[in-house]
Amino acid sequence: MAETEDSTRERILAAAQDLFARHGFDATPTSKIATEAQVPKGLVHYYFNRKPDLLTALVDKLPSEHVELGEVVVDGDVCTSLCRFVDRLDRNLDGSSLLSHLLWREADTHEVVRDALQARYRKMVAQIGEVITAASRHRIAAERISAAAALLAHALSFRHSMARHDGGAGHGDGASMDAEVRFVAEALAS
Amino acid sequence: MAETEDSTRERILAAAQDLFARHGFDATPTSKIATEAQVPKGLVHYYFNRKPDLLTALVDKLPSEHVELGEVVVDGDVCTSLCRFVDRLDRNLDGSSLLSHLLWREADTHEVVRDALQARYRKMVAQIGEVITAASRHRIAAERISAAAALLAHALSFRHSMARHDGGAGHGDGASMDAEVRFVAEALAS
Amino acid sequence: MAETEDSTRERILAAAQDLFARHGFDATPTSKIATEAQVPKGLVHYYFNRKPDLLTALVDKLPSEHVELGEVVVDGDVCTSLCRFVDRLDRNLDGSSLLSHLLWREADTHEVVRDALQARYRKMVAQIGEVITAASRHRIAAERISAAAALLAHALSFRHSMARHDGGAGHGDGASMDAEVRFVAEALAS
Amino acid sequence: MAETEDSTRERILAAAQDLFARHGFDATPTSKIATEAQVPKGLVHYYFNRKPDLLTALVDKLPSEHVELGEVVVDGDVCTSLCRFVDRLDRNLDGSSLLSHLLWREADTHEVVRDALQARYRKMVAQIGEVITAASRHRIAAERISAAAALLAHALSFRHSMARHDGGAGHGDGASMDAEVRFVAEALAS
DNA sequence: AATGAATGAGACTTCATTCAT
DNA sequence: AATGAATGAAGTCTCATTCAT
Repeated sequence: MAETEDSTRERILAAAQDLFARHGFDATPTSKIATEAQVPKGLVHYYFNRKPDLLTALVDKLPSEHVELGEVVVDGDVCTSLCRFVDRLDRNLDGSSLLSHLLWREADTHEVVRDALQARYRKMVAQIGEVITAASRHRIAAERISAAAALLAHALSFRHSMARHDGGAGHGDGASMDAEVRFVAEALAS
Repeated sequence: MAETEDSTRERILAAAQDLFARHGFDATPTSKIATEAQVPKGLVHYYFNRKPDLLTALVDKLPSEHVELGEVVVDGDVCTSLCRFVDRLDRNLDGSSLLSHLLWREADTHEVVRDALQARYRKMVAQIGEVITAASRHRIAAERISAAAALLAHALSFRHSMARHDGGAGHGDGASMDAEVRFVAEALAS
Repeated sequence: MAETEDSTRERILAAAQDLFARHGFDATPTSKIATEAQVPKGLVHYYFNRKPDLLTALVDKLPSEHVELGEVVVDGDVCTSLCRFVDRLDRNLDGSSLLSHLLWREADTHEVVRDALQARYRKMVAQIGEVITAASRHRIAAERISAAAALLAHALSFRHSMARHDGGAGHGDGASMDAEVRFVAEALAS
Repeated sequence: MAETEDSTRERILAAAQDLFARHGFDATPTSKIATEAQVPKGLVHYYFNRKPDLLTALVDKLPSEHVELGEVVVDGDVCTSLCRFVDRLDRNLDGSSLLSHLLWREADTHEVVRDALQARYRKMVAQIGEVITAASRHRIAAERISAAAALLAHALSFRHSMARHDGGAGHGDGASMDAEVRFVAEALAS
């Protein structure tokens, strides 16, 4: 009945992601997921024993947060390097900002999700620090780097975590993010 | 008697806040709220007609986000001014970080909550801008101010929105927040 | 809606007893119990949190297995004493033979039930022994008494445990039970 | 290959018996049977079309209840004859007491099972009567024989039907069964 | 012959909400 | 004003059974 076993499973997962993002995990009945995925109700539980397993599977779908430093670092140009880094992250995240958003929301109540997101966050902070270090020609005080990394990571994560509150919080489309990145970069340069 | 009624209502609200924070809005039955508040089940709906009304009432409990500029601005010292501003905000928020946190989580699915939080966010951005302008002796480009305000507001909001993920992501406690504020202030000064 | 709160609860319990007896515990949906008791489905779980709680409540409905020795013992006449004892037990059990039967069936898988029935069984053996001792004028060897008690208790319990297999196993209506009691009594007399 | 098929079928049946005995027929999913038997799920329904067919097949596995009178009767010694008869029955039943037990439990709701067990019961009563008649040198009143047979059959069946409640009710292990048999035999002798 | 993905009816249970008192 | 019994819609999950391969 399934076109491909994989595609059926994927369709369920996609439906879950969509509905979780729109209405929240708890507010989404598995039956609605089945309907949206156009599969019989039982199949959802055939592939994902319990409802939270859908969340686990969704976590695994998060795109790699890894960015090759070499691809973004421009020697001597912290600003461009950071911009490219942010850009690359965004491209990685691609259409997954909704996914990222819904996961942040469920992080409190689902350990698996929380752990995964915290790991990603830590990696992001570390990578920003590395980009700054690699791009800058003169040494920068460790504490300044970490402050800058924290600021940018906050801004990035918050932006994703608020991805759905469009047009409301002024949380920045790409442009305003650039402005902030530039602000940080210039601060580091001085 | 009026006092008793009030305190009963408060007890229900406090229980709701606690349980919503721990398990989420949807995962918290009104009956549990009644139990935790040690009131009969019917009373919850007597005071708060529908369950979402509890959320609305919780929004109203958010402490004022308004900070008197005069109380924090130190003329000529952007850094100290911002630090005091952040400090004041934190003190306002006091024990309400859990409240703030749980509200962020429900913002997606409850318009009332979303609107309230977005208003607070915008006000925060505006106030940071005002603090910077008021404290700085020389004029700063508008775009730099708004970038700085956005950065700090992001950081602040993200911190609150993650209040529960303590000890995990290494996202700022007071100290690291200070470092970031200082970073921004110095950037503006140069 | 309930005539008396008690009577509603009782009606549910009666329906459960009836259906459990006819189809077994596992094969009886709570919804059917509600239908048979003419109450809404939710009420079953309002009174009995979980389905097995119905079984527990049923165990409590078992009539007292206690028989006053003074009421049945005829000095010097073991046979009559035992007959009256059995008769009294039967009258106690009254219409509850179905109940007793269904409980025996569920004893394996429900500890509460098993414990209650085992206790009743032990008490029955003990009481038979007491009746014999009290009714007999000459001393009887302890081992003969216990063998007699075991035989009768087996027969009694088996009869109840098979109450439903009517007309099939030849497990005795009152008459054949009398014959067996008399057999035992005469054996003891000789 | 035929051998393999057979042993596979047997493994399924053994698993079913084990699980039915432990959890009851209704509480045992066919999938668990497959798991326990280490066969793919589809195979259970391949060999046994419907779930109740497993019960039917289990009934057929009951060991013969037939005992050759010549092998147990000792002329003039009713007691020994009966003891040997009981002993032989027990040996026939061998490891099947669990099977017998679980079948008793399902007898109410499964006609096939009920009929089979009732037939066995009737045969047991008849055989006990035959043993008594054959072993006794003097004639015994028919009613006494049937009372004795009923008592012993009750005791035997009850013992099997309670096979699982070990250590609890103190109902006979082999020893106490012997005491009861002796009691009956002596009663008949007098 | 053998398999396991697929199906959908239906089981148990929870819960917001109502309402008579 | 306050209560808690009552309601029934809806949710999660299980499972016997089918069937294409």
